[in-house]
Amino acid sequence: MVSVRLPDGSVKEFNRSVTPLDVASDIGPGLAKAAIAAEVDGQQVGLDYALPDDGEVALKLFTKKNSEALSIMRHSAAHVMARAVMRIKKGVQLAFGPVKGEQFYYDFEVDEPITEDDFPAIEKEMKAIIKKNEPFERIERPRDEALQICKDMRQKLKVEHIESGLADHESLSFYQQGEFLDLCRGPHVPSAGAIGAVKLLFVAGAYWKNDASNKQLQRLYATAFFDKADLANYVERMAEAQKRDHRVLGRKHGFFHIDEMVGQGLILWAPKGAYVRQKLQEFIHLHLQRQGYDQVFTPHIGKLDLYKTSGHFPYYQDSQYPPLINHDQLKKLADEGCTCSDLSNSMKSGEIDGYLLKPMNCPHHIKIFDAQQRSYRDLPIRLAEFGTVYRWEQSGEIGGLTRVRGFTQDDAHLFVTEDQVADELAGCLELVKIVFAAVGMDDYSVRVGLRDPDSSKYVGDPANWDKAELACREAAKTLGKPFIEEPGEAAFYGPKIDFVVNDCIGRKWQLGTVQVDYNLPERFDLSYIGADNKHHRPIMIHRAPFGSMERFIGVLIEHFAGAFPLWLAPEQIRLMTVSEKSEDYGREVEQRLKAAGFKVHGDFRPEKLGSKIRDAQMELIPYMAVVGPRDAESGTLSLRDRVDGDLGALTIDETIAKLQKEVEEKVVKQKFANTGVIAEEGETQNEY
RNA sequence: GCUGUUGUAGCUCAGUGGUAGAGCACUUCCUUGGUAAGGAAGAGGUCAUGGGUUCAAGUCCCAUCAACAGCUCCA
Repeated sequence: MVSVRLPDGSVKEFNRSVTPLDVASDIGPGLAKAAIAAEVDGQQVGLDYALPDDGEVALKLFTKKNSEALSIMRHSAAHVMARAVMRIKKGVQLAFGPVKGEQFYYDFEVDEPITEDDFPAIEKEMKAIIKKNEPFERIERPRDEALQICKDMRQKLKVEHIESGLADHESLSFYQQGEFLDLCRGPHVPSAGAIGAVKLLFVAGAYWKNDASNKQLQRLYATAFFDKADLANYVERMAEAQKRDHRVLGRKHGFFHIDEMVGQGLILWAPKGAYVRQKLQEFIHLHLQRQGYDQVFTPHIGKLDLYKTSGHFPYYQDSQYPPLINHDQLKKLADEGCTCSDLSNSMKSGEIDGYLLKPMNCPHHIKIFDAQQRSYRDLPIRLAEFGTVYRWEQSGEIGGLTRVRGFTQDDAHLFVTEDQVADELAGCLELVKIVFAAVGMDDYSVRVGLRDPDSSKYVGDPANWDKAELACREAAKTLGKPFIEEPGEAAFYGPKIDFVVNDCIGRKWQLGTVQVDYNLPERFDLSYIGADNKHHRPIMIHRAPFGSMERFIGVLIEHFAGAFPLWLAPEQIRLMTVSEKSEDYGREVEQRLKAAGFKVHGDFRPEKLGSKIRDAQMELIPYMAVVGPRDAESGTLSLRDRVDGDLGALTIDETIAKLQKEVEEKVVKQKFANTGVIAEEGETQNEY
């Protein structure tokens, strides 16, 4: 006898072998019809799963209302998609087909590439399969037999996967749907009819087992919903999300420009974007002063030797612009008969001395620290600079402000004693929190990047790494926010605490970062004189609360959907006249607002007021100051809030006081409805 | 870097191998008005770049550059 415990606490007992479907039927025919899948003792199963004959199990039945059912259905839709593709394309080799966030995909190896032109045919075939409503049948086989089945089907990727990835599985399962049989862990919906509306999205390349050294497969992305209306809603949400894309808004509002002739990933800051950046820099500068930082400036280039010592050149050469060589050196090489390939080789091996566009600011700051003898009494030394760095990012990665080839870090390096590490880390984290709070971004996540024990890309003594990692972990705990630890995410010189946010289409970006480094001080042989009159090695903390100004502002544009709060808005007040009759008074008011420190622009065009207001609304100006004959008479202006509308007449002084207070308090007026784009979650890998 | 898609006016986009188009923005003129679009006229183009096919190419083919999406990478 088996006791089945349901989520409401009730227990049903059965004297026979039952499946989740049987239990559902026992509860009611409506539920049996609505059930999609189930969960038994925390494990997702199909409705035909055989429950144990005795003992007690916890059973949850999923219907369309459960989000679990939605992912299970999408996974089934992936099978239907693969089945449709196999009917249309010859020689299709199946790889994996998991669910990822709101989407699902299937990776194929095909003789003839799938293109978007194939979408209508594939979708049509999928709809036909769904309409036919054939069941998904689970078939379990011992490993040997399963292997043979895949060999017989000539599915070489599945064969490879069974032989390597699934070597320790004794029994494997398949799901069959008509002529389509796929190795799969499941579970699936009972039959294809449960799949509602499907839509193919795009085709992309993806490497077999996510390894770039493996062959590239074709990945077909799609989404599915139980309901047509939900699909329409999804399409709408994606379109909405695109409207707040910083690249779209950046062009529309003139925040920045990227010019082909200047170069890929090189940002030209237009006045409006530059203003926002300036305001942010002023803001953090104030906090740097409070926390005892010293400002420094360093050049954009440095000799190769510097980066050989730091390790940047040997470890990240591929992501750097090649070294700059001087004319004499180049001529000498030419006279010696150096060929292009010789030149390339000697540059790579670092034999030719040149200058590197700096990929990071730390070596320069280290040299400032090292320029004089330091006492323990001087520590901590905190050197800050908005330092611009250049990295040769792969062309396919570059885009907008979030991934660029030249960017400015709000960088600083702290040189501290062992005893000071914890306090200084706390100060750095505090700064990051201040930054996020100032702009009302609270949906960030924290990631502690640790070294990957299997990799050779890290420098230094493992004992130092252990100390640094412990310090990061302890510091992260003080944030009072859950954080994840990710091996392999550390810098080559030390572990770090990263602050990660999502962009408007759900991609994750690292903004602020705080890193603990025992290694660069060693590589540069840094020291300070301790109280014992002996040399001691300082520890470095690298930190950038914004991360990169480019990326931060890119994300910030999306966060505010282009509508900056008053303290950051590049145009704070649009002054407009009701008609040209009030122009003189308008200019007087404009001057007074400007004198009070506001960014004001006067709109004196011979347009109707409604039209001027509309323009200002569209340009997302926080406040409009309307002046007409009545205002000229009473010495007032009519203030209009972009969000709240007409606020009525105020004197100029009242206006200035009100807006200054709003700037002071850094008020964020509008909360934007989340676009509802679901950030990418880890994919559910049902294909074992 | 890889796979796929896309490059037409400042922006968003139409355009069937046969004379280059629209809306918005811009300029000028008319309108002088009180809280989200007043009216008219005008200007604006080497159809990304370079080759090729063709009597004829924005349109078809190839290459390059760039953008977008996804991989891979990201100190």
